[in-house]
Amino acid sequence: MATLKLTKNQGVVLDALRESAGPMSAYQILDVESVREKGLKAPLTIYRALDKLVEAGLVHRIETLNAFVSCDQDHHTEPPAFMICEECKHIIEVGTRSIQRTVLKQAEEQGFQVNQMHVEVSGRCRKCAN
Amino acid sequence: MATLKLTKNQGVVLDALRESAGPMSAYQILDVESVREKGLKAPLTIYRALDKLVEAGLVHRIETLNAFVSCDQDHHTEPPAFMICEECKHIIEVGTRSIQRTVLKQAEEQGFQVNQMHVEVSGRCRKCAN
DNA sequence: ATTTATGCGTTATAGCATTACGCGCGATGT
DNA sequence: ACATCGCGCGTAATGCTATAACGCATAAAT
Repeated sequence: MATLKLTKNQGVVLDALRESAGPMSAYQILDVESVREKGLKAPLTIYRALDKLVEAGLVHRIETLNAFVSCDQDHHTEPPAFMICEECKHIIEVGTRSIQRTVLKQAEEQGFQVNQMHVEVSGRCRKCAN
Repeated sequence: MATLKLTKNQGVVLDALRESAGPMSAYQILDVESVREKGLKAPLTIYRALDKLVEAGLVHRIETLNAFVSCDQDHHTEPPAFMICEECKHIIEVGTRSIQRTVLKQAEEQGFQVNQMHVEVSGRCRKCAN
């Protein structure tokens, strides 16, 4: 388990993401008042913090949106999958135990060594489905 | 079933992708000689063609690479999943019947209406694993 | 033949991400 | 304590990915 000691910048970025209802791009984070107030003003600063946070599993990158969300839960055992509401942009994080099993089997058939898995589902959340 | 009549630009872009060993970004397609020769010279021209090709299922977008591949097979029944070799960039397209079942069940539990599903796995292909 | 929809070209711009360089701080080893 | 090594940081510039806005042309529908 890696150390959880965050630097100031990493903390600022993580807080911004936690206070946000939905996913944010690096540039959106950069525009957050509390972030600018703390002196972060270049994209690279944000990306560097995000890199570490993602590596630590505290933040996830949503590939289909080129954006980031703070992690919802304690799934240190399995990678998450995301359900992304096209309307309100809310993201539900769910487990992948069973998906993972299937994927690993298919990979084995192909002689493919799995490193990382990304599962993203888009559609409408319960509230917006009406 | 949508009509399969492609315009000239769409054909040019599709051919470029089919002749490529791996995925290509829109700008890489734009740099292909046979593409430029045929007069395509603006990014938007490429993106417009790609949009239609993706819609028709002849091309897939790889979200984790911001790139595109031509479709390998006839899976008009289920969306594909992709195994992406980090080394040689080769992409293996596989079915998702069983993954889909799982995802739909999880979605239902959340009251989430699924529209689209993206599954991408990165790692090493058989050849590069050695 | 007229209407309607779709694709196209051109230009400009927006949005996302990285490269390059040098400084400074904290941890480590001696 | 001191050297040094690794890492995070700041700054500036740049590169890559994608879309907006306009008007014209051609194809399809009635």
